[in-house]
Amino acid sequence: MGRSPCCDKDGLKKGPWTPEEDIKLIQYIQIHGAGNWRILPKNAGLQRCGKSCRLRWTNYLRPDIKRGRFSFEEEESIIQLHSVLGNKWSAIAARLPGRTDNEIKNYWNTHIRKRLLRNGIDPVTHAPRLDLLDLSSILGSPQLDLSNLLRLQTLLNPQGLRLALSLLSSSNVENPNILLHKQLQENHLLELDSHHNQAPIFQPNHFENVVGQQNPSNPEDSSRPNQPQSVQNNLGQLSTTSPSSSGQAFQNYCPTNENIPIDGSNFFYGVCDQMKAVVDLSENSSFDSVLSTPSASTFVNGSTEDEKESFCSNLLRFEIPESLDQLDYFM
DNA sequence: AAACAGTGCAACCGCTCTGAC
DNA sequence: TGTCAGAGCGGTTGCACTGTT
Repeated sequence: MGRSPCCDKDGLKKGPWTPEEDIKLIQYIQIHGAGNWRILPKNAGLQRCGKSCRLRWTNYLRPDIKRGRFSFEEEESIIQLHSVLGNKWSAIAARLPGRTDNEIKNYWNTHIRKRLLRNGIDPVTHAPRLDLLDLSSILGSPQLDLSNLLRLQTLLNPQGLRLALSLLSSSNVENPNILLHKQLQENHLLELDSHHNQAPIFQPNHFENVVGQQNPSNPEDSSRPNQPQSVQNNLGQLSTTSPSSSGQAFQNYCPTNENIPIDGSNFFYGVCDQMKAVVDLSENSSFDSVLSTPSASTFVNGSTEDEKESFCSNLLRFEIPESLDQLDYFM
């Protein structure tokens, strides 16, 4: 074993590639094909190590590489694939024609990861985490209303919810939502306080564990730390899992089991895309219903970057299409 | 206009895996 | 069975570009 010494030699050029070097590499590969990277630079007349040539070819010069912005569909695919595969960028890239693992990795780290964090979703586990949430952006949102916060209560730990309410009450005294603050305090938080130690606290792997309970004996579950392994291991099962069993899993996870009011404008804050993946897989639903929404139409038909950002952020809140009888899944 | 900070991405580093011998 | 080189992978760095003060 041991490291390959191919890049240790002196005299080999490093850094950005010039157009002349690109042409040499392309012409050589067009004639001789890719491979045998150690002798390739010498034969092609390049002062580069083979590894550098291989990376330049696979990440940039390959003719089947798609350049430019990631489409909405590609981005959603990346998020869903990452929730299953974790940081297996090459595996994700294999499912996105024309995109390289390096490109996907960069896009994840610079765009998607930050967006998930802003929406309070742990980018590693894809689970909701209030401690990651950008509360200031949410508290300033017109979508913040009583029903949303009541739903938050079912998912998040009570200390975090209190923090949100505290920020809310101090941010705008005139805000009509102050009423919900009082209502929540009277109806829920006091109760949570008295049962503080027993209150369900959302941890990143709770939902995964619930799903994973369908197959508790999978030996691979211990092989991928920090990854949503249970979801991965049960993907095959989920494809044949009835909606009711998925709903049962969520019911088990969501112990308050209130009659959550759901209407077309409501968002299920904090629900990770793993759940959407579960719904998709169990019911064979698609993004068509999502794309049919007005905001999606705006996105698809052309919009500003801010609008796209806003739309994607909303998606990450797991908007439940009206056409779905979600109560069948979650109640 | 200049300095500084933030962002995005190409390229590199260092490690592991795999197959030939 | 052990060793080695080639190849691949994920993480990190460096730098150009852009926005802000």
